[in-house]
Amino acid sequence: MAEDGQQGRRPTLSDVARHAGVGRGTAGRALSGSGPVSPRVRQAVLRSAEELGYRPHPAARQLRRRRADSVALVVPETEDVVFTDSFFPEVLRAVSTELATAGLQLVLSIPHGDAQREQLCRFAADRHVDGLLLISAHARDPLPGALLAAGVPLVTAGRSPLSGMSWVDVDNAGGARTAVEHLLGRGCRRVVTIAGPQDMSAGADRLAGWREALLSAGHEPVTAMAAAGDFTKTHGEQAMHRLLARWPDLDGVFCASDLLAAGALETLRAAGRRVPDDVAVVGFDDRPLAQHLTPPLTTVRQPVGEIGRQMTRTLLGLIDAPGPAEATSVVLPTHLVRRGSG
Amino acid sequence: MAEDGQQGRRPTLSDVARHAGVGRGTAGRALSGSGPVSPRVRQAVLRSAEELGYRPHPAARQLRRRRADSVALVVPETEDVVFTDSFFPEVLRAVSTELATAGLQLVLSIPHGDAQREQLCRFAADRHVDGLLLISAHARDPLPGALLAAGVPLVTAGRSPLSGMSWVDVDNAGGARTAVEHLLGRGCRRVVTIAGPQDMSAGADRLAGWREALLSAGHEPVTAMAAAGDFTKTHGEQAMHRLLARWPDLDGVFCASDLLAAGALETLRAAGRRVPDDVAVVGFDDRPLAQHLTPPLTTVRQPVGEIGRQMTRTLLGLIDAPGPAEATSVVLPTHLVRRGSG
DNA sequence: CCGCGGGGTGGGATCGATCCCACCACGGAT
DNA sequence: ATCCGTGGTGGGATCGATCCCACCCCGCGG
Repeated sequence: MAEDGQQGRRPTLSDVARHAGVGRGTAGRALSGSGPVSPRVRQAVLRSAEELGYRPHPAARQLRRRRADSVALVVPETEDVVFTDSFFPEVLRAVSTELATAGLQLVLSIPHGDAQREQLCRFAADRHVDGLLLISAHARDPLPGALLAAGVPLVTAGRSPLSGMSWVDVDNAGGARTAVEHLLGRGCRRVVTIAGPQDMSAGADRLAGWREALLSAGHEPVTAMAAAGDFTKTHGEQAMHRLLARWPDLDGVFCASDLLAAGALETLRAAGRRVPDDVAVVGFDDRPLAQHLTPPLTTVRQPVGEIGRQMTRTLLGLIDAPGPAEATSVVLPTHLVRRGSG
Repeated sequence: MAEDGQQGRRPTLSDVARHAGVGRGTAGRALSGSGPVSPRVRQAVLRSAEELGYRPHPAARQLRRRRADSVALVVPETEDVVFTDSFFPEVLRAVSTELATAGLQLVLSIPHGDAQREQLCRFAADRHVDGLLLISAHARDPLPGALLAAGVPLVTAGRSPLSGMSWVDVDNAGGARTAVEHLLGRGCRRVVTIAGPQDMSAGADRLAGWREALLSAGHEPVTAMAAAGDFTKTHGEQAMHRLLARWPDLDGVFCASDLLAAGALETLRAAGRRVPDDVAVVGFDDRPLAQHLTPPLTTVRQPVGEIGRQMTRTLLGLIDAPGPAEATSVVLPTHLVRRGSG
């Protein structure tokens, strides 16, 4: 058997070098472009690599370069929200596209419990991924801080109070203001809100935007509107019930999510209020659900795919930065989608 | 500076060995349990590893063992369905959990275009992942065949006609039969169907189940029911429209997906048919959407999380199998969820 | 008393790409 | 003619874990 062509084995850099009649070092330089190589030799090496179908072995490269060529997308299992709407798949798709064009692998991590969270931190600290994308909306979650402390490039979805943290968020307050201004513009006199959880920045910012819009229009915000709830439909139903009991004259509702709005619509229907004639309703998110409600929901759309894209670009920037890069933050615009409900 | 304790560097196996006063080989054997080690020495090594916080370097291990300790979940970008419903996140969550307990990483791949598909095949053939989980519903998709040919352990979601392919599917035909029997049982005399795409096994099987149930109950299936459509709401609306025009006396509709049912409900409402009094409607999937429709949708639920779990277990079985393992297939049960529509 | 087997051990070789240094040849400058 | 510098080149060393072989010691049987 010939000593040169060992079949059934992936071609290695040495194989390429031998086939091209040059040394390993030269072949490596030609392929990576990291040093001087004469044009003739470069061509020969590139052709040999092509012929043999050479592809560098990731593990070997990682071992030597101390670079993983991969990024982890981290989604704590406690983020139920993320799993029940279309937010996550859309972000994922955008992240995947961006990473693929940069030639990086996407590792998905859904840590369960403290043990796995710690494991993840060590994994990150040991640089087995080049960076992290983190989806964690709850303010109390210790994970963002822990990962930040690990010193790995890190970007979160949603603004973070932690100093040194890079993040990408949508303009929740601005979107809420737009929604309320829209309701006022169509003639509503008493605009209430069904707020989301206040330990998530999205929930808090949407509530703040509602209040600001009312104040600057000269209205007095109604204060008690079930702020402690979550983003679910059930909470929307119950909150709407309480609101109707307390302010029977309400004629506009800004809901901090589409699911809340779905619940509100149901309660309004049960109460015999016509939407949008008696009460106008605006939601937030523009999930697929919104267009299937009766009537179709007017809502504030957030550019979900763009969140993923911007997060990835920001992270790649941090990774490529030579020294300890400074934190970046991006705020993406939202806009109102008018349908039948308000 | 002491030559032993180099700070700021991850501890390596050599460090552990030195710290325990033994050779590298012994330390390795003690930690992996792959050879004879005296109990005393084993204890010393384990304690040293613990003290130093030793964790083996994945890249080095991969390089040597020719094992990636990771599995890829592949979702062709053409699978729009997957991204617009809650199917994907739920599968993902289950897969992640199963893999984590087995100590494997999850790599997510969403190949765009032919170039990336080929790249993925090479990636798999070169064994840079230990196995693949594939979500690809379209019969014409060449990717399953290509990956199967790569000789890597592979499991698909949904049954596959390819010989040698392992898969996990739900009982689509059985679920459809149950739905139709339910409609007949509540008194429907003319049960039509809005079928899904026939180039997906799920679409074809649900149609087949509908036909079987009608035949075995002595009814004659209505043949032309817009079989060429997709799973979308728009198609549901249009198909329902055509069905009403052709069979004005229809009193039961089996829809091959919840989205189709959403469209059907809208058309029925517009046509002045009451649901479920005039026409009973049953969907398939039991997405979150189903309970927010008016009326809430009676539908066939599929155990989505279980699909992910079974796929992962099957794959791990294939990976651990010594030789070329034979193909496995799993069919999971479905069941009817009764709500307001039928 | 010597040889032999096996539990236990240490360290060389290996995986494949990359870093780095030594070296060679050639053109221009002194 | 001699010397230097630079574009080009080859291959040793390295990353860290694992495989494998040689070796050492002990107890036992011949």
